[in-house]
Amino acid sequence: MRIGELAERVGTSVKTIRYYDRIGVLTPTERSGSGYRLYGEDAPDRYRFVRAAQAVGLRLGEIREVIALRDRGETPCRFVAELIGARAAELDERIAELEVLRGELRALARRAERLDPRSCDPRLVCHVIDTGS
Amino acid sequence: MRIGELAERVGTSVKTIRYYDRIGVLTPTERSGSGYRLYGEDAPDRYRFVRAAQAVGLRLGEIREVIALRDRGETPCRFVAELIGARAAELDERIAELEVLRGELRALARRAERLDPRSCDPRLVCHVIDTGS
DNA sequence: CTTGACTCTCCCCTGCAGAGGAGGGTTTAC
DNA sequence: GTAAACCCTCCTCTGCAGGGGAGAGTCAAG
Repeated sequence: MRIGELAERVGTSVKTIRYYDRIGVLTPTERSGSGYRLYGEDAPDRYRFVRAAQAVGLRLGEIREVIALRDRGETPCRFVAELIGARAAELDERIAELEVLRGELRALARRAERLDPRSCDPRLVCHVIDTGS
Repeated sequence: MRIGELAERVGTSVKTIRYYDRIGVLTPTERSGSGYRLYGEDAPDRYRFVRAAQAVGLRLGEIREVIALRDRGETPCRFVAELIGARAAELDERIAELEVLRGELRALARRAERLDPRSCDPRLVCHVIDTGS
């Protein structure tokens, strides 16, 4: 099938499919004589794999490596497991950071309610945000 | 003081201060005859305000609006409180999303341990990641 | 044989917060 | 008077995942 049909079948844009070809995560099976990208029947599944991998936080560059491994005949499972582990650890860190930030925002919101705008120091921008100085 | 001294006093780069001028969050008090940016004594505090506001998740575009409000003689406290509230709500959503994702990653990691690489379907890329099809 | 839909490559644009460097003018100290 | 340090504007680049459009070639139906 050609690029337009593939895009429509999986519900994405032609631009995206071309982009995936360019970065090597979804290359066409072959090219027609006039240069059109031609995709086999497995292309929708490949596309869905890319999307599913993105959905669990893998980046397209990593997905490309997984697919390259696979195309060299290796089973990328261990590599995928490593990527997922790394992403999970990053996620833990990120969530912890955001929770700290959320705590600070809550404190700030309470402070903003308590403070009287008229008590604002004209030399500072806004007393709600503490500059530490 | 000139830009280099300000940058050194607050511990940042000259590039950053120039950028803050360009986007309007930290404009110099005046310019010298030769075009040099000249900053008053309150510049370090203004800079620290910008950084503190960034630290609680405000974007420079929003900080600019806060400062513009302030420079028009208004007290931006209510506006700041709104921004902080909005940011807190976004944060709650984001954290919830990440926690869902973390749960999925955990499940995936367990699945990857259980699965035998040799059981991989050769037509698919990797059975660890479920494409839903 | 022509029209319209489809496709190609190539290049620029987005958001965010700057970093890096070119090519030139200014100030300060010796 | 000159060398070092400082400053200016302007331009491009970063990461990530594409979007928008120009200009040209291709394919199928009527």
